[in-house]
Amino acid sequence: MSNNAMAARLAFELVKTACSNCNLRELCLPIGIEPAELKKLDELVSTRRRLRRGDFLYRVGQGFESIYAVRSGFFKTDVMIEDGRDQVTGFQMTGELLGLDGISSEVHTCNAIALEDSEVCAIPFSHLEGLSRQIHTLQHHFHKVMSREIVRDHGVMLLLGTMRAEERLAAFLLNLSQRFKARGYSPAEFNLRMSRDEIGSYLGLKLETVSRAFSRFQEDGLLSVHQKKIRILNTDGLKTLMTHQRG
Amino acid sequence: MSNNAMAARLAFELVKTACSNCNLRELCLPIGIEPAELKKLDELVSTRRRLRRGDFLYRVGQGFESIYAVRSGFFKTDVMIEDGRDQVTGFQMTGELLGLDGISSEVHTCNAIALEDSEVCAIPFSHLEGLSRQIHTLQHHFHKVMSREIVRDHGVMLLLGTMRAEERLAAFLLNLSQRFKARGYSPAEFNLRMSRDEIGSYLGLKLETVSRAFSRFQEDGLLSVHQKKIRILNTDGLKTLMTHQRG
DNA sequence: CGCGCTGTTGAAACTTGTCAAAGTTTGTGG
DNA sequence: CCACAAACTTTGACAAGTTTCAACAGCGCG
Repeated sequence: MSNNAMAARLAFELVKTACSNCNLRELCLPIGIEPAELKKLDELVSTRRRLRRGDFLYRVGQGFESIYAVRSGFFKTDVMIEDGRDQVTGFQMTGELLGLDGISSEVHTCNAIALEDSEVCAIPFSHLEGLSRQIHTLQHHFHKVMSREIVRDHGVMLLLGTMRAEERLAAFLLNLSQRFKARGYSPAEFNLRMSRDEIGSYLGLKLETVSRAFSRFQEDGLLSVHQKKIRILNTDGLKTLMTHQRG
Repeated sequence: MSNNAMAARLAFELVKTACSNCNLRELCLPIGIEPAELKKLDELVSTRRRLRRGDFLYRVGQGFESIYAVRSGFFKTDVMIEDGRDQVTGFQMTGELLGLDGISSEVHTCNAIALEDSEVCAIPFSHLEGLSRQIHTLQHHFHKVMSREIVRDHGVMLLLGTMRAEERLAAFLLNLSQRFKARGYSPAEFNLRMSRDEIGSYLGLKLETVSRAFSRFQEDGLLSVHQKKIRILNTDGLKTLMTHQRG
């Protein structure tokens, strides 16, 4: 075997566990793609990358090359303005994509930080564009993913613009619950990976307000809270609280 | 000429004013596309549509078929939750796209309403996907447009999550100013197309708060305000106000 | 075992929302 | 073209919700 061939073989070994036999493919990009096309998709993922808790996946200003699919772990993204104010724009879990913000200007516009030890698949964007010119389903699915992100952002805008503190936290918990459920975990009991401060930043609240809302929910029997361990005791109560308040 | 040929000829006449000689192409999708490819693009725009002030371009729940480019006029988009609360998610002006939210679920997730008499180009989405498989630049540009929308939404989230009322209004006015400027209009003097209530909804404030902020800006010599007619007297003042307040 | 970080709780201050009234502009129909 | 109604805006006073500041508790790590 020539050196080149060996390198190629090696590269193949490295990625051969990619999409086609990844147990996440129902959540990630390959959704709904034909088995035959799935093979092509394997070329797509160039590298895996492991991150420790606290590591940056990418930073504001860094050149954009790839989008990332979370294979395991938990991330947050945040943005900043000059004066130092910042805000968490999202929390990403298994199967969700990171980096879509970088496409517009070829530079990342937010930071992505691992909230626990995590692993991601790096998908070189030019490669993804190339492949989606060949595979309609992939193209369409990618467009849907981007659009879903826009719709999600609109939901957050609604939350930030119209809801009060407790409604925001209820909405947040219900959203998390539902995403855990979609991944086969308990929707009623889970561990928060983020601090009160990070929740507050995401919800446009101060950490004290978040803490008070947690206490209130506990008093009202909606939740049991032990530090980051949450158990939802009354889902409907949370839903009612989220919507039915004020006019 | 056969009937068919005549029909084709007629169809061509109807659309021949499309992209290739539209004076907006620097702002709209065709940006950076080769003249040769521009011809293909002309097929893209299936119809123009005129709307009167107050008309809906599309509504929540309506099936998604096309995205729209604003040719002239001014729009708002808004979302609702069950309990009746709603929020304006954006204002769109000439050259900007509408409808990206509909891709994810094949159904529109917000309302798009004309704030003045307007005209849009309808771009059938399946057609756009087809063409962007052929024209790399179009594909890439479209991805950038979607990504830019995500980045914009993050900016709004930052505004809603971290800024106080006057900062929000300052940011809003500076943003409008800059967009008017980009279209060749005066950045210092313009007419608001939306009501105080709509501004408030977008900024997560009550209309009274918006009104008070306007009055305050006027007292401070930053603006002159006569109903919807705004003149910015001190851009730097607005910028300082937007960022430099609180920690 | 103690130090530091994160979270909780309380009281006061501040910002924005709510309610109400009056002024202004726009649109419609006579 | 005027008059009147409807819609929108401004302003004030007060209420409510959230932040700020401060103190303290709990947990985890070295």
